[in-house]
Amino acid sequence: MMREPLHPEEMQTDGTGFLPSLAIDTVIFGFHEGQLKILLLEYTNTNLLALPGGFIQETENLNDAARRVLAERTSLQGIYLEQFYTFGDLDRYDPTPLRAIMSAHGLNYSDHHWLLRRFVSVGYYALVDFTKAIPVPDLLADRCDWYDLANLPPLMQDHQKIVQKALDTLRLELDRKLIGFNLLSETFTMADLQRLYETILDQKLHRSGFQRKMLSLGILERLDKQYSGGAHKAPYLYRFASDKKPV
Amino acid sequence: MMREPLHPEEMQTDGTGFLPSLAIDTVIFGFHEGQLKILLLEYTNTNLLALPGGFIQETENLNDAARRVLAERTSLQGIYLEQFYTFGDLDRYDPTPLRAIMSAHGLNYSDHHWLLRRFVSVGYYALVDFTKAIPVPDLLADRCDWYDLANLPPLMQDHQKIVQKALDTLRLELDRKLIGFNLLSETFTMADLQRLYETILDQKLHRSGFQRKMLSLGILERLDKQYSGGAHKAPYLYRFASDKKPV
DNA sequence: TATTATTGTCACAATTTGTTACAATAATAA
DNA sequence: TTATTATTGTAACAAATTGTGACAATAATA
Repeated sequence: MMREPLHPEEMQTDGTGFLPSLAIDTVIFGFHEGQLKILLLEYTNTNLLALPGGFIQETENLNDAARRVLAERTSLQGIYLEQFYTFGDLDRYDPTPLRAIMSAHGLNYSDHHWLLRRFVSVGYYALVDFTKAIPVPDLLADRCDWYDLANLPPLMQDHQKIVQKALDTLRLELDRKLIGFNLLSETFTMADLQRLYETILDQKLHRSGFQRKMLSLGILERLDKQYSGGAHKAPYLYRFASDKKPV
Repeated sequence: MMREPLHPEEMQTDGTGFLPSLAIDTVIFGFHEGQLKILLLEYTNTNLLALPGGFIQETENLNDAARRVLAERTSLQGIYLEQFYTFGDLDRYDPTPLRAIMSAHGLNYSDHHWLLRRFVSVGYYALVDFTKAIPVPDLLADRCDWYDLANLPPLMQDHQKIVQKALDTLRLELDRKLIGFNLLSETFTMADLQRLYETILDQKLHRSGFQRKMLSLGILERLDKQYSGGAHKAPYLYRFASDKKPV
């Protein structure tokens, strides 16, 4: 399995300084206009879309490597990040797409290039405030953009499977880990929060029960009202009160 | 991070045939006489206890490698096995204990021996029927035995941390994945099952509510009564009805 | 000032969970 | 044979949680 981002310095060395055989893939979730989105890279002169990824430096903790990859891709620090599964099937190993990417950049490589060997990849998912994350393509990629999770294009290798597993994990941990709040901006209305939950779970929730449940968590701080200009009662804004976060 | 089991063929080669930098550790749970137990290896001429582990062959799926390690250690096939976390901290890397093990076997090694490099380890937990698993020490270990989880001796490296994370995962998934049944023998009484749940969760449960909940799952098949010789009503035996298992 | 859409909250029902109670019943003792 | 003992299966009720609908409050607009 080959990996992204393919920094030129990685491609032109023999892999020295990085742990061999091991990579990281990150599924970076955002939420905008009622849609769950993830960050994907598109490589120059190929039609290949891939998850942002990278390698682990020999002097770096695994989780720190994931944090570094995330920061390089979103320009954000201190983001919610969770390891969720490690993918190590043999059928991940298909050097074809990576050869295409390397060729497209006019890079020399032999069939024994370290990037063309089999890789096991540790999957992480991240939750970011869509309005604050600034996607940054790496040097081999044309673009780094948000894509609707509900309407994903074909992805490189087993990345579709990785995304699905990330989403499954997200749903399972939605209540247990207060995931929702990491995908919204600093302040939000109860309706915002409910729309997010409904999108993640892909099911309608009852407004009354949802509000009662969220308030009963005791982690929301009520702020001023939000006068949206609509012909209706103005909703309160809320903020996630980290000091009230349960242990 | 060094790994177990250390098959001689692994120690005397240059690591060819295995994925470098990557290892597997398995936390094998059993339940006997009201105690949760795990399998540990004790190495010859050292006082080191370690989790059963191994490496991934280049031609082998990651999960299959875990399955192979488990089979080699317990002589059991088709065991419940779940990947739960991948451990990649730098402070795992401490070649001292492995040097001791290699020395104890009179093996030659240089400081650049592949086993002395840093390893990232994928953690799996397994649930086995204590009465059927036959622990098998590998060729470098003196013994492979069950130890009470509640009273573990010091373990090699970060294996204590791995065990704790496995137990945390076990508790979280106890209801969701019907874990309990994999730790009991083919048939069991409701009291057996409750004792297991109480041990895993480390808390008392109400007998009546527990029975109602288990029966409501619709996955238990009631068999004959068990005449235990005690001066009291005989309990029914139950069996896990796999055909009734929910999707 | 009436209308409209949405919000915050209450009220009640339905369901689930917590707890107690009690009859049934193996084995043993009287 | 019969009483005693410990444990079991289940019913009964209470408490807590969740599901659902209703309604007054209220910004903006007509």
